[in-house]
Amino acid sequence: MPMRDDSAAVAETAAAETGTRARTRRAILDAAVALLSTDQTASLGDVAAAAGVGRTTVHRYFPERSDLLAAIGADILDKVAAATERARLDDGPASTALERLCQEFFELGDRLTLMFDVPQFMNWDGWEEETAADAALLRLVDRGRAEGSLDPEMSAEWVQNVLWSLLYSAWEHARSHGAPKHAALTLCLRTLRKAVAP
Amino acid sequence: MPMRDDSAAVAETAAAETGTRARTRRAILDAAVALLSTDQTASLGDVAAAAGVGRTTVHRYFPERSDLLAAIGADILDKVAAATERARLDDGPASTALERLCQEFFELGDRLTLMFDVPQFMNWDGWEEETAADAALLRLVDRGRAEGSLDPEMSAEWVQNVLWSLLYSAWEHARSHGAPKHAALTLCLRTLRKAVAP
DNA sequence: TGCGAGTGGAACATCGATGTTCCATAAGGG
DNA sequence: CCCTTATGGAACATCGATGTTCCACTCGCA
Repeated sequence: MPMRDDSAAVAETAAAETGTRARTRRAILDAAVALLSTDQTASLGDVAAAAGVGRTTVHRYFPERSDLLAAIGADILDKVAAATERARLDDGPASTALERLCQEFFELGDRLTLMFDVPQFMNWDGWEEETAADAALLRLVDRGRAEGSLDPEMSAEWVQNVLWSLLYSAWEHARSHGAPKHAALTLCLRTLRKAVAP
Repeated sequence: MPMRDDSAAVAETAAAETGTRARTRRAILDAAVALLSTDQTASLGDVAAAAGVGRTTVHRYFPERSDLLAAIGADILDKVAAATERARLDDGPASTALERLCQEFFELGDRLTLMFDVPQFMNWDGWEEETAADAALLRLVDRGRAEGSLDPEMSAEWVQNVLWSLLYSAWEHARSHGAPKHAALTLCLRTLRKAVAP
């Protein structure tokens, strides 16, 4: 007899759920990210197995597949927001701040490639609405163009696209060419720096 | 109605199909590319409808879904090879040749995004084996690094990754931001040029 | 330690995609 | 013009993923 997670609904965003529930939820979420980033067609049964829980339990937390994907999406948005804050986009030259952001985003790891690889995410509703993180990045680029530390020919949207693409490339480079992650990040940063320089 | 396609198709299977068969086959292939590039989960029924043929006919040409995907993959490889030849990678400065290649690849259009978006293709066997086009690109980059027209810090594989990523970004930029294709290409070329410059 | 929340697994119903067969019909080339 | 070839559509079988229900079990917390 499920308590109809009113508590969970409330706690969903910030508050801490019951220790057990929160832990299970995270386990499923993390396993799903790890698994889906290597095999986008993985079934819920696979996710359950990877998370070390029963398929029934997965359905208990995420009634439908779309619920799971939405939760992953929300989780990613959270982490993107956190990374953006850590990058302190308003401090120092815009070009330097952009590199800090790139480094922070790089740490998102699997979640990064997931956004590109899983069809569901490319067309997701969640990206539509301009997030605070998006706005901050666009502001940063505009500032950089005004300052003269970023290429004035490139729109903020284009810089954003390039940033994400290079991050994807870096992870792909590490994954398929077996390059160490730090080397991939270095290449990524170097390429980005030159690409957006005036 | 490019002559090139017919000769390529002939060369492909070494068996000249009748005009009707070849035309139907191309219709299915092209419709599949166009459809799958916008909806990776499209069913064979959808593909058939988009191609203006019956579902039965699709199965007649491609018994299994995987056969269709393999055919698309082979078709893409053909077009990549053709584009690479047209770019004359051995002529002139390496950086210029790379830009020519970028322009040629840009013309691949939907097929470009398909390779990234459709899971099946990212892990496909077909990419594994080093194609002549791959080899030519790698040679080009090495030449450029030796000449001093390309960044010596960047491996040929990385440049290749960046090239494809920027192309994907350009198409995505055109698609979602409604930018005209020529503008997207210009941005792409500018970004690539700066990124790989020494 | 005992109660209840949380869990696992089996069994079942459903659904859409896939693949196959068959036949009537349209199309196209000789 | 006729006959081969190609096609469309209906009907059917199959399969895997999904979602649901039920019950026994266990683990954590009071």
